Amino acid sequence: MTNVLNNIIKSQKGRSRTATLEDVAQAAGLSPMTVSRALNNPKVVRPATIARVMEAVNSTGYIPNMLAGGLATSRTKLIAVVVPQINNNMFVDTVQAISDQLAVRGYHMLLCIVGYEPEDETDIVSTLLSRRPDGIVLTGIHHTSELKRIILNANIPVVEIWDLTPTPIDMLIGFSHEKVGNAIGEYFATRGFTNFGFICASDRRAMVRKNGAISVLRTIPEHDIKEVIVSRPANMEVGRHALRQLLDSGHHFDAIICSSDTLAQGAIMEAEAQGLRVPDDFSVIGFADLNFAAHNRPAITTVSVDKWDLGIRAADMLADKIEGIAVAEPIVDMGYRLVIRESA
Amino acid sequence: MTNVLNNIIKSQKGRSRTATLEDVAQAAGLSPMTVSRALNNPKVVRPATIARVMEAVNSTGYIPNMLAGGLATSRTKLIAVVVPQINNNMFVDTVQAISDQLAVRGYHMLLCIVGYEPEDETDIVSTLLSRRPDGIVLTGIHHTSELKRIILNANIPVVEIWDLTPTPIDMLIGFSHEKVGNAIGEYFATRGFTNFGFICASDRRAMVRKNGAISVLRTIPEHDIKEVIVSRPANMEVGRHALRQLLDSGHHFDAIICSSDTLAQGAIMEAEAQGLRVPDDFSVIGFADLNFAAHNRPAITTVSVDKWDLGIRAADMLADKIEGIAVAEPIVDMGYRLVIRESA
DNA sequence: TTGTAGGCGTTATCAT
DNA sequence: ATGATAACGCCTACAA
Repeated sequence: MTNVLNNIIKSQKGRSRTATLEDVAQAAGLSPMTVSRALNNPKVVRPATIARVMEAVNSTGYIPNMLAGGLATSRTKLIAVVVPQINNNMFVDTVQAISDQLAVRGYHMLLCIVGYEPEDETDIVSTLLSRRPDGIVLTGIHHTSELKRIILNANIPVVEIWDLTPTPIDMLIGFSHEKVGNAIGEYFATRGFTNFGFICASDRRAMVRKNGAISVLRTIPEHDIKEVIVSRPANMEVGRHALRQLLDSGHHFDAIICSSDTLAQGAIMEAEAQGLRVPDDFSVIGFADLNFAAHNRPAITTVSVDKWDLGIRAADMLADKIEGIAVAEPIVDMGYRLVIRESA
Repeated sequence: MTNVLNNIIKSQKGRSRTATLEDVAQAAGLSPMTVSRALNNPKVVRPATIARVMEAVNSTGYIPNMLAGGLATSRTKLIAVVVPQINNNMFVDTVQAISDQLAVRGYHMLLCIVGYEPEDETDIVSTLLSRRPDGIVLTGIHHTSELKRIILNANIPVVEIWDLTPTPIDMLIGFSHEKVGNAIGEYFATRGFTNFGFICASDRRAMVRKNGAISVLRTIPEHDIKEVIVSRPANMEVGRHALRQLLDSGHHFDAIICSSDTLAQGAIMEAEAQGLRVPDDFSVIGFADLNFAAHNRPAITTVSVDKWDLGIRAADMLADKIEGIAVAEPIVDMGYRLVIRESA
């Protein structure tokens, strides 16, 4: 049984040690190289030999050492994933999708949560690279030139996600935040709205969406625009507070444009707490189509992006490139969908 | 400059290769061992030498290879974290807290999202161990005996989180789901409620909370209890649907007990959609004190656990044990707090 | 304070 | 189909 042989291994050196290929080879009466082949390239090994190896693997409790394997092959089956946050609902679906699909493809995920500062990202990615990941996922397209230099030097596939540019570091899958903003602006502009309140998180992409909307809204004669920029995290409480600020400003609003559904949900809550009705007194629009948006009361009008599919495809793009499979579309625009529900 | 030396490295072998300690040593006119010491144990190296090393590191663009380092030292500065899900709001704070604190302590996080099946967990942890992590975080206390055997054999520190038992694999930080359930039951029992509807996710811990509540509620004379077990994911939509099922059953309810705030929020939404008022027509209680619970309308009565602190402390327990610092409390009961707000 | 030799566990490569 | 040898890049242990 397992324990018997484990004990032998332990007693040889006088203390605990995990089984190695050598141990398995000894148990099977084979060379380490043959065991390695039986495990990694079974089709060149005789079936009977494979059986012997498997038995020895079980009896020794052998677990391969991927540090040694990676060192020898320069392939680690490791993907580093870098995101600014996961507890704001925005990226968590994408991260879980990436994780799931990487697992399907036989990779592990090294997850790093770095916040929104490009300098922090640079330092952290640098240490991440010391794990020699086979590929890396970065959120967004704004990185320090130092970071780009480091990554290029490491010479591994990269996928940037959640934004769009014609000049990614390597591969890219995302959508245009500016166009999302434009679409929101046009929705209101073509419906005769004139007075707008923005509740916008202070991160760069949220700002781009906001400015995209504003650039359209400015074309409306006699428009009025009032902004509240909120510090992260953009949770429901912050949304409620921001709406209060807008209402206290004395402006009148036709529509409140929020940089996320969470803020929108908060704004709606606060409106109703103050005896106002959405969309009767004013409209509210969010972003991201988070899982509660469709089921809120009122259901939240928003811009939807396929966060899950984005993650799946990002993982596949990386795995494909790593494995030498040509990536047909190295730059993917996922697009977005304006989803009109009750709140606007 | 960087590129010059990088090019030298490249041309030596005719193709791209990342700089090694050897390259840095050559550039600095030192031995690899001295470079290694300058980087990892600077206090035993002359300051002038360190300066030379740093210059060479910069000029070569050297990034240490932790595969090689880990192989040599058997320490990887890697922690494997295993959770069932992250996109249900329950674990995401804890995971982010673990990630943050591990970063502070100089560790990277290998994150694995395994679902709720113990067998899947076993296989996945087994492959995870091939990375030779310095420690591992497991969610919950129910694992296959095979898993326990494998982990014990690997001989690394383990922290189980988010549950409580006197007999953890190694260390543990969490809380008693049964007692959480008891507390909920007592809250209603002492207030004269008699008719209960449960909306409960089908995972094991949610069930334990439910049964903990029921065991108390059964002591109420003429109680009536009706359950709906919902399939994952336990999102707002599912909560709405489940409440509809309860109402359609024709039972009358004083209180709806939900296994998460998300389900509770859905139940409240659905109630109001049907013209019912919470808590006037019936009370609703959730679990976890998710970030929206306090700011919902009505604010959601719930049981709060300090998810963030739990993660911080789990990371510290692991790092301490790995680094030979005695862990004063290897079994930590985080407790819970019944937070009475408006919905119940 | 710095350098040398050897080994960590695996796989590529070249035999047999 | 299987085996022997030499890396992979770093660090421990010992030597100078």
